[in-house]
Amino acid sequence: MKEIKLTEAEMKLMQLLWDHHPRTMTELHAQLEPETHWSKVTVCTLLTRMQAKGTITADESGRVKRYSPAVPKEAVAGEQTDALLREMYGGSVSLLVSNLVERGQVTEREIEQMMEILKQAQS
Amino acid sequence: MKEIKLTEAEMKLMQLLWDHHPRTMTELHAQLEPETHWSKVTVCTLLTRMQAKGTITADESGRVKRYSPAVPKEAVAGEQTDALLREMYGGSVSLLVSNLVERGQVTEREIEQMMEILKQAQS
DNA sequence: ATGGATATTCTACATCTGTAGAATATAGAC
DNA sequence: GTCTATATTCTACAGATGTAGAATATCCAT
Repeated sequence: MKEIKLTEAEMKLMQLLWDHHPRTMTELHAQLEPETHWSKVTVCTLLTRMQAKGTITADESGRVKRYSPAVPKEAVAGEQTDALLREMYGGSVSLLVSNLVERGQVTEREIEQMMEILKQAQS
Repeated sequence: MKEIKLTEAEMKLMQLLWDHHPRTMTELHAQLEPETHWSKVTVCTLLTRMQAKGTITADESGRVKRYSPAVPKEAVAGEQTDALLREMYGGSVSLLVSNLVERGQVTEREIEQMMEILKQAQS
């Protein structure tokens, strides 16, 4: 249960891998290039480091390596959500929600969905 | 409207300053020492760097410097919340909430409070 | 003015992050 | 078997971050 902490660059790679995997360096590079302008070597380096850290795994059996996430997105989402809640909202989800609502970040539709979820959750 | 990004060490300092300010290096050091074991000099260095970055301000008129946050907690909370929502939940608050509920991170009391908030928000 | 206590600055250094060139390995084309 | 295209590794380097010793400045008591 080691702390999973991703840097900004790593997060970009992870997002792609979570979205769909396994993927090769070349595929990842192609996706990222327009936005990041990273060279292929840069992508390679990042992938190697991430593999070393255990964030992703690589299938090295074929002609080229194929990478996959070593940790599910939900796990990272959960950790980050808990941390945000703890650090910024004193652990209160309702406070988080109320802040979002106040800042107009929540649509009518989202509100309805949340109420549905909460109703279900009520024992 | 520059991006506010705090490192882990900076976050610890900011939390104390948000909680109550202005505060001196010595006061901050006293609060943090038990947890971090940082030396006074380390705290000084961090504060100086944060001031340089514009994260905090310092009242230098007196015998010792007195530091205060240069950015309100709410602003940082908002930015981080939006980022989390975007990166981890595809922008959907209800998905975030449903994940928390599923993982049993939300008390009965919190559920009621949220419903109250949402009801209010419904136009 | 002198000395001692404390605060602040300078300097330093290891590690992590972002970024990539140069060197090398490898598979497929001929 | 040799060549070529492409993938991977090695090496490198600048800037950010965590951490702090040494040097210095400052204020108070005497």
